Amino acid sequence: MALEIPEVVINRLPVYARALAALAESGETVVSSQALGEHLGVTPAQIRKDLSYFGRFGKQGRGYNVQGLLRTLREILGLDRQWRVAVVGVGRLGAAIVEYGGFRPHGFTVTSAFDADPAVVGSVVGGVPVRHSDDIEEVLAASPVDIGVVAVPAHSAQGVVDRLVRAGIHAILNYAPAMVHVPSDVTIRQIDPVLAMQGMTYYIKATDNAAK
Amino acid sequence: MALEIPEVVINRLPVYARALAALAESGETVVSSQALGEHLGVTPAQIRKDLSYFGRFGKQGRGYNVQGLLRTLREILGLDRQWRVAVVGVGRLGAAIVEYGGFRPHGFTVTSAFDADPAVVGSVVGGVPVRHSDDIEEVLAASPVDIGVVAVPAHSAQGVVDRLVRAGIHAILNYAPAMVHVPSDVTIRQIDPVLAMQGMTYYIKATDNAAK
DNA sequence: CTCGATCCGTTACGAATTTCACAAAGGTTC
DNA sequence: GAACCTTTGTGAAATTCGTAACGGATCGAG
Repeated sequence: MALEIPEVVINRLPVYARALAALAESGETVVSSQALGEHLGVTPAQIRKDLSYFGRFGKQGRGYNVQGLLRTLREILGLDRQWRVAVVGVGRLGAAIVEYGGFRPHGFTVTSAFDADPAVVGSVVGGVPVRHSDDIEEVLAASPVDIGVVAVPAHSAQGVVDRLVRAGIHAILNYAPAMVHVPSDVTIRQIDPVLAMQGMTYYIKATDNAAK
Repeated sequence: MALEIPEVVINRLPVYARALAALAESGETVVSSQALGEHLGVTPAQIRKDLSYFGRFGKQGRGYNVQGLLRTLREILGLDRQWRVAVVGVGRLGAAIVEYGGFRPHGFTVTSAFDADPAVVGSVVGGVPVRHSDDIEEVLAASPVDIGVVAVPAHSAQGVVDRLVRAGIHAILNYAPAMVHVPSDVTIRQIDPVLAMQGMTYYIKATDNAAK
């Protein structure tokens, strides 16, 4: 009877993992939930609770073994593997994502790129040949990926997402400023700076406005 | 006695506003919570409850006036004003943000840019002169902004954030892959594609892995 | 080896959030 | 204008999530 683990918990694990990696880097060998919690602004109880969903990893009176817990978390999250990523939309943003070197050290490698603009199709961006968006299913059938990244204009987003889903992808990172729908067996995350800013302005309205 | 409004509610309002804008664009004049909810995957009850924190905007038996509700939401969120934005870190990502034209139509204008690299300081990116990060307080004192965007390496993020806070900024959008701390009167939002992806891999682990 | 200090794992509690359900109200039809 | 359908706003119920508290380990000092 595998207990259903809340999504909020899953989303905190990568944060813990990152903090542990930093601690390991600086030579720390053990850390308490107290210390870890202070380091990243959550309560010690929450860390212990979150980890308890998966097992018992700490030693009472001592804390957690940094290397050990890090390894465990990476295993739980599947960060101990290589993940193949397809990027759809190779405009300004999409190209930056494909060429960004920050994903690879974390195990995410962009292995294919797509665009709907014939002027771009056929070119090579960041070492990855750009194929036409119409061929997503075909290309990914021959060379599957695990994660789809959507960086197309808002009005094309749903179509692209549908195509990625039909191609068998179960995880999508959407940069397009559009709410897209996916089947329940597909995980989707939204990255939307405009929404993020619009959610902050409510709180600074009260404060002095910098603009004259 | 102004009732405290949950942050989750505030964060949904921009989503509603965007959907309403789309409806207005396509000529719709009224919309029910039912229809709006289907359109963006939330329950009608949630929409009604969220809106009820601020007043009564609908007509029973009919729904909400699209234009009217849109205007109201924009007012609540403060989207009816212009917001000045400072971008710190004009590397690959930072430059893309400064030059990105998608913020301005939403009322966010980048009015200053900073970087720590002397080779970049003095140049002009997207029409904005780049000043040295050490001068943040000085520059923003003369020409205040409302929102700070942080696009620097992880190890510099906290320092930059501290400086923005000292400069009187109350809203920060952080692209750096680092958990940063701010006083309670400062709102911060994290944009972190790596964390987003790492939170998804948990769910696709079970599924067939595309990689051989 | 004992004492005291530390800290995990877990259970119980409380707070926050979402969903439900329904009275009241607007609109439409005939 | 009466009957019927639709849809809001809202208290109450249900669910989810976070925090507090504590028994039981572990360690170090003396």
